[in-house]
Order: sequence, then structure tokens, then C-alpha cells
Amino acid sequence: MKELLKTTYGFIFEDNLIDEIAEVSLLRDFTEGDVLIDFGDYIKKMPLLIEGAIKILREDFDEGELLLYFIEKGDTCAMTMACCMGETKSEIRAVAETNGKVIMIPVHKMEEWLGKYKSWRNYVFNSYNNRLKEMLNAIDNLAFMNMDERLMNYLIDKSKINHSKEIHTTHQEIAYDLHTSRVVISRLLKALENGGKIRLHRASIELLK
Amino acid sequence: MKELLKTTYGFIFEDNLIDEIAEVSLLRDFTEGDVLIDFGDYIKKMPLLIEGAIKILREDFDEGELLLYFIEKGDTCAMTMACCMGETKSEIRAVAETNGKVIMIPVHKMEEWLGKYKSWRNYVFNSYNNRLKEMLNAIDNLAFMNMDERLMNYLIDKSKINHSKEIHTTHQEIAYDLHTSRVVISRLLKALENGGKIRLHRASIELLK
DNA sequence: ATTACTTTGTAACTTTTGATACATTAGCTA
DNA sequence: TAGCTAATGTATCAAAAGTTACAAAGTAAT
Repeated sequence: MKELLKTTYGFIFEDNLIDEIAEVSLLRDFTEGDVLIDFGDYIKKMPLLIEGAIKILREDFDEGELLLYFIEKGDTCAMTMACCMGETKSEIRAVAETNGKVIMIPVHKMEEWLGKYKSWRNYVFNSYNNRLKEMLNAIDNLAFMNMDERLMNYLIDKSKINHSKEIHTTHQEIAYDLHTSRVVISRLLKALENGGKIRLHRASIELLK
Repeated sequence: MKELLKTTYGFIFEDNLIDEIAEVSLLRDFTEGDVLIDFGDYIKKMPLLIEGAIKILREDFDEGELLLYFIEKGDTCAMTMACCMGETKSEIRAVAETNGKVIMIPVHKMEEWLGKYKSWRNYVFNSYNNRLKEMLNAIDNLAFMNMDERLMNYLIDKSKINHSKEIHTTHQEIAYDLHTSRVVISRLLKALENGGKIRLHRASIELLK
């Protein structure tokens, strides 16, 4: 585990901190589609993402969800931190977008290190700041853009996260993430195809450049 | 100034910290309508709100804005902290909702205290967490609610912030805050009035309960 | 009071999005 | 290959929101 930490976080954390992390935390593998955190869960460990990608979703009161953002290697989930520190239930759902690995850190250690390691403090703050930025981005999308633009952005994000121009998903899945209906997505995808931006295949979408 | 700090923050910060704050920071009065921070500003001081209320807005690329949330006595602006720490331009605009007072703290002090005072650390984290929650709330509004509900929530928030059932504003102002058009707001307000939720007057709205 | 300006009301129309219903097609399995 | 299911295409209609245009009512200034 120390090896993994060194390669992923070696340039951020000092050796002492990495030793401490390795000592108290657990490594967990996950598989695409795993629900890592669900709405309402009590969080007692803070996850550090080592490998893979996770998507963070917000739930509607009555059935429905919305993709907030993706997190990648080197990120952590600030929303989760928020819950840890506030001792409240999770406000979000985290679903594995790809296979990957996380390191789980007990909350009390996380707080201890805040006073002890400047690098840890910086990392935690940077995470918060990044998450705030992604939330702002989500708000921009919702408030200022039409569904066709939101869809295009979604496809681009998804392509980046998966390091591929081929997006392997169904219209229905996209509709869930964007909190709209399948028909709307099909309609807009067809329009994007006609506009020469993408090519549609069964259960996959090809991003053209 | 120490007096003010004691009454507003005395139950959060230890005396030593309050002394330090009083030593290095500036007190600033503001008037309703003042633009305290504008989009693109470089932030070098972190504001602590002592009195009054401030509204935080997000700007659209091409003309237009959206109210994100209000902050009140005892709050600070996490978005601003984000900017301070990241040394980047402000992503938001802060406009005085009422008259009030803020204390401005130099950024480098803010960082120094993070290592030194646990109460400061807790405060800063709580602020981040609150702001994340408000952002989530903004997202819920945008993603899951129709304009009529958003409008009603807006009126309720505004009433709370101003401690009055009389909301002194114009339809156009509301339209700016909710990023829609005046006609839409007039239409929905009229519907709310017909539904017995509010009473409309010139340049003011009365919330009925 | 007359004028000018701000604020609100309302009608008519368009665009965007959502909902329902059903047809078609690809891929899988027996 | 026949049949099933998941995924997609498409038409039609309805609701929500945005746009334009103009009238009416209140306020302030001269």
C-alpha cells in the first residue's frame, strides 16, 4: 500500500504523513457500478482515490438524480469530508464510474493531521476548493445552458474521464445523470449526430473532433 | 473593534485569537447595494461578516447572473477563501443586501492561524461545509424545481434575511436574481397572489402565512 | 397639473422540455 | 432461426419558460 501512496501522493505529502496514512487506513478495490456511498449513509472514513473514477450524484426528493461531477485519481470527496466533520448523513451518492482503488482514512486521523501536517492541510483545502469549483460548474450548466449544451459537456467530461472517444453508455443512463427523460436525450443526440459532432452506435457514442 | 468581535465571535474563538484578529484586520462598513467583491477581482483579504447580510451571485458568460445564496452575521465567504488560497480571481460577485459591517483579514494570517488555532480551523471548515450545503441547495432548486417554487423559496429566504414579511424589491430585481425575465416573474407572482400566498404592492411584496 | 419615468399587467406567440405511445432494430438465447 | 429483450427512433401532444409588444398605473420632477 505504501508503494501506491508514494506513487500517487508522494509529490504532495511528506514521507512521515505517508507512513501514518499507510498505518491506519484500508485499501479498497471497487468495480464499475459499485455504490460506494449512498444518500443518507453515515460516513466514518474519508476516501482518497488512488485509481479509477467516481461519479457524484445528488438525489431528488421524489425519485430522480443528477450528476454533480466526476472525481479522479488524486482527488477526494469534499462532500464526504463535509459529512465526516459535520457528523451528518451523506448528501450525495458516489458510484464507481470505472474500476479502481481507494484508501479509506478514519475521520479522527484526518482531523489530527490537519493540525500536524501543512501538506495535509493544503491538500484538504485544495480539495474543498476544487469541489466548490465543480459545484459552480454544475450550477453554470443548470442555470445558463440548454439541455443540448449540457449533453455535449457531459459527453466531453465522460470521454475525458474514461480516456476514450468512445462513450459506452445508453441513452437512458445519460437521461438519469442529466435528470431528464430518455426521449429527450435520444432527440438531442440525433441532432448532435446530424450536426456532425458525434456518431451514434448501439449502446455507445463516438465523439468526433 | 475588539468589542464587536467579542460579541459576534466570542463564543467561537478563544481570546488569544480574537486579540490577533483585532490587531491585524480592518473594519469596514457597507451600505445596501454596495458591490463588495466583483467577478474577476483578486482577493487579498478574507471577510468576516459582523452585521448585515450579503448576497452572493454567479455571473453568466454573456450578461446575466444568478443568486447563489445569502450570508449573514457570523458567516464568511468560502468562495472568497477559495480564491484567496488558490490565488485566483473571484468566481462570484458579492453585493450588500442590507447595511452592515465586515472585518477584513489578510490572507497570510488566515493561513497562519489554521495551524495555530483549532477553533479557527473548525470555523473555516464549518464555513466551507455550510457553503457546500448552500451550493447543493442552489443545485436542488435549479435541477428539481420549477420557477414558481424557486420564486417562493426566494421570497421566503429574502424575508428571513431581512427579518420582515415585507419584501422591498421590484419584479425586475427578482428576475435578475433568478436569472429569468421580468414578465415570467410578474406572471408567477400574480399566480401566487391569486393562490393567497402573497399580496402584491408597488415595489414590495407581502408574504402571507 | 403636466410630463417623464418606473413599475406592473397582460396578450399572443415561440422555443424548450417533458410525457406518452408505439414502431423498429440489434443482439442474445433457446 | 425464432423469439425475446434492450436500446433506439419518431410522432404527437402538453406544460413551462422565454420573447415581444404594448397598455395601464403609480411616482417624481418641473
